Amino acid sequence: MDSNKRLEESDEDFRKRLVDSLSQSFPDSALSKMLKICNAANSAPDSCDELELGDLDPLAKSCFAEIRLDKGPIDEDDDDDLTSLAWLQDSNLLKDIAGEADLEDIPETQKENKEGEVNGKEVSGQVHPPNVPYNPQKHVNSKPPYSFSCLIFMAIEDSPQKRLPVKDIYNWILTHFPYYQNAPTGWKNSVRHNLSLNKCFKKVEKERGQSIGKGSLWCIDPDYRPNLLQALRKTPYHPYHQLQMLANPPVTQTYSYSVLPGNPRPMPLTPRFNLNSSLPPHLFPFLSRRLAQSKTETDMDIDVANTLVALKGSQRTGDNPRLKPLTPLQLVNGKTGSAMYRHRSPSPPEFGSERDRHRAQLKRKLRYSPGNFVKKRPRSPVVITNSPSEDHTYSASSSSGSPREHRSISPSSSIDEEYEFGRRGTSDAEDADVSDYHSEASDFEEYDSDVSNLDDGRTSRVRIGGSLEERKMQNCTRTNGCHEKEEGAAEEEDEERKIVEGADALLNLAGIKTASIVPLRAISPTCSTGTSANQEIAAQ
DNA sequence: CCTCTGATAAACATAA
DNA sequence: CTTATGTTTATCAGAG
Repeated sequence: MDSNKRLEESDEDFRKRLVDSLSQSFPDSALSKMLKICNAANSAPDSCDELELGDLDPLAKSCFAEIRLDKGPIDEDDDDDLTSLAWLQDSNLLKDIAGEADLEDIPETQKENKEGEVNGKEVSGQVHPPNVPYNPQKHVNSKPPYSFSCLIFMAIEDSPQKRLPVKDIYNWILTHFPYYQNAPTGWKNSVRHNLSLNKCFKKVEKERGQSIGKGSLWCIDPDYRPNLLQALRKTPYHPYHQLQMLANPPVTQTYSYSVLPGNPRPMPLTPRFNLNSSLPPHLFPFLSRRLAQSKTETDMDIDVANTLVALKGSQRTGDNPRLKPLTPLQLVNGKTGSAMYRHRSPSPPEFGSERDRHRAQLKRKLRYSPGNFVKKRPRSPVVITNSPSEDHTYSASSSSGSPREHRSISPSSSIDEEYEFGRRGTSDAEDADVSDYHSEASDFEEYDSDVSNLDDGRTSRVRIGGSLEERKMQNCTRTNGCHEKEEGAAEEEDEERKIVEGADALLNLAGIKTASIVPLRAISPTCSTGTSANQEIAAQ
C-alpha cells in the first residue's frame, strides 16, 4: 500500500523531494540551487516527466542539460530517517524495498524462520535464510549473513573517524549483531585474522606519543573500499543490493543475473555505475559529507550524476509499471560485462592450488629477503567485478604483495587525507605526503593507456603485472609531479574536461538523456561500461 | 572431482 | 606474568 501511495505521487511532489534530497546531500552546490529554481519553474500542474533544465544556465551547458528524471516511488525513509547503518536495525526498510509481495511469496515454513524459528524450534548458529528480511537484533540465533570482512567494514565505516581499534570493532559487532554475544569466542580470532590477512584493511600507524592502548587503529584501504562496498551490496539484505536490483531490472536475456533461492526477483550482478563516488548520505553520513565538502564542483557533478542515477534506480520497484525499457548500454553491458571487468582484476590469488601455494611461499621468502623487497600493489584497484574474490577477499592479498610491515598507514594523514594516502598504498613517510588524490577520472586516464587495447583479462594482468615497477616509478613521479606547477594547470584543465565528459557519459550510459554525445576517447576505462557501450554504439 | 572462498582453530610473537 | 593484539599456517565446509 505504501508502494501504491508512492506510485501515485505527483511529479511535483517527487521533484520536490528529489531537490530536497540533493540539496541535503550537496548543500550549496550549483546543482542543487539550479534544481530548486527548476523545481519552482516546473511546479505547474501540467508538468511532465522531464525537468526542463535546458533554458537555465549554467546547467544548460553542463552535463545535466536535459536530465530526464523518471519519476516514481522513493522510500520516504531514505530521505531523512536513516542514519548510518540504521538499515541494519530497520527491517521495515528492507520490507519496503523488497516489497510486501515478496514476503507473501515466502512459504509458511520459511515465514516461521524469519522469527528465528523453524517449526517452533530455535535455530541457532545457522546462517540466516537469504529470502527472509534479516534483523540482527531480532534474529540473535541466526548467524549474520555477512562475512567478517563485511562486518569489519561496516564497523569501521560507522565510526566517525573511519578507523577503529580491534576492541571497538568487537564492540560494534557485539552491539549490532547480538548473535556474537553468545557465539563461541573464536569469532574474535576470526576478526583479527581477517584484519590481518584481508587486503582491504590497513593498520594506521600510531602517532608518536599517542596512546590508545594495545594495538593500533584499523581503517579501510581506500583502494579496496569499492570492493568492500560491492561485497556489501551483494548481500541480500543490504539496501544497496536492493537498489541495484531495482536499478538494473533484468529485462534482456543477455543481462547476467542470479536468482536467490526463494526470491522471485533476479538480481543483476553487474553494476552499471560506481556508487562509490556518491555514497548515499543516509547510509554513510560521515563520508558523504566529507566528500561533498572537499570536492570540486565538477567532481560533485559526477557524484550528483551518480546520485541521480541511484535515485532513478531507487524509484523503480520491480513491479513498477512505469519502468522504462533498458538503454542500449544495458544491453551492451550484458554482453560485455564479464570481459570488461577482467582487465581490472587484481593479480591471481596466492592460495588455491598446491602449486600456487608453493609459489606464494617462494614469493614470500623472496619478498622478505633483504634487497629483494618488491613493493607490489595493484595500483588503483577500484574494481567492481562479478567475482566475489575480487570484492574483498584476502585470498588475493599477496597480489598486493606488500609485506605486512609496509601495509600500515601513516597517521600523518588527516581524516580527509585518508582517501588520499592509500592511493599508492604505502606508509612510508615520503609516500604519506601524497597529496594529489586525483579524481577517479584521472586514474581512469592512466588505465586508459594501459588497458585500452587489451582483449582479455589474462593479457591485461600480464601487462599490468609486468609494469608494476614501472608504475611504481610513475606513481612516484606523479606524486612528486604534483609539486611541479608547470604541467599542473594544463593537466588539471584536461582532467576537468574529461571529468565533465565522463559525467556526461555516465548520465548517458545510465539512461539519462543528456545534451551531448561524449567522444569515445573521453571516457575512462574505469567507466569501462561507458567505453564498451560507446564502442558498441559507435560500431552500429 | 576440483577450485575457490570464507570460516575456524591454533601456534606463535610482540606490545602494553 | 598476563592479556590483548597481530601474524601466519593449516584445515574444513560450502558453493560453483
